[in-house]
Amino acid sequence: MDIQLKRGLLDVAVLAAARRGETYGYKIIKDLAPYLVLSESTLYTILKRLELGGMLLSRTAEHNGRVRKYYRITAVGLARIAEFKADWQEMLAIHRLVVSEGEDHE
Amino acid sequence: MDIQLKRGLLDVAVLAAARRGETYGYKIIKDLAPYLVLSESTLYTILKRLELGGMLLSRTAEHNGRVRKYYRITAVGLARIAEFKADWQEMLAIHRLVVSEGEDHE
DNA sequence: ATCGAATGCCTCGTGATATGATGTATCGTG
DNA sequence: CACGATACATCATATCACGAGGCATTCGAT
Repeated sequence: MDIQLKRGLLDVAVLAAARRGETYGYKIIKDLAPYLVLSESTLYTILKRLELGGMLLSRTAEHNGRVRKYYRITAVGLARIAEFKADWQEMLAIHRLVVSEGEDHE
Repeated sequence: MDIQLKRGLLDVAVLAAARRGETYGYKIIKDLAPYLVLSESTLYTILKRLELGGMLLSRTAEHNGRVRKYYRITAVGLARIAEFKADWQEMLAIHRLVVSEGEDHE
């Protein structure tokens, strides 16, 4: 999977994972694995960025002796997803342009 | 339009513009304008990268007193577009995940 | 004739970002 | 006890889009 292509989906995919209810980093990686591979360093960077942007709220708690950092999505985060949906329409237009075999000019 | 989202399409959109036949930088910007805005600095950076990657071939010629650098796509460039088409399928899967309103878990 | 917009190319610095390498610590299982 | 899984984090590096700036020519309007 092309890295550049992936970039635009990383943030929203993480937000989508958090939308289902409180979750945490390690679980997000496992949950998203079938859709896209993201390393721990990448994920934790993203989580920090999203929290800084007010899209996620975190809460640290202990679970079975290990520390977990739980995240939940905010209204801002949900708005970010909505924005993505709008942007996707533009993406589709560009996609059509790229995949058209060139029949358009003959 | 989200910058990160745009990133994955820039290269292939330029390649698609060159697929129709020989073209040049300034014209590509105009041609793509309805689909995506890209500044000159961005475009010329991309053209250089694509040529370096063997996806475009260039030829400099004079037209009406001004120098133009004509580009045409190579087999490698066409393969790059084909790769993009495959990647897009994965993109669609992630997109579905993100836009599903969360009905999936209730 | 003069002046600004359009045409056409380029480089450089900056900021954002994904990722591998690396580190720390606990728990469960063989 | 050893090793993999769980769970977090930081840092250095490489890639990249883009604004700012630069240079030169042509064309249209006043």
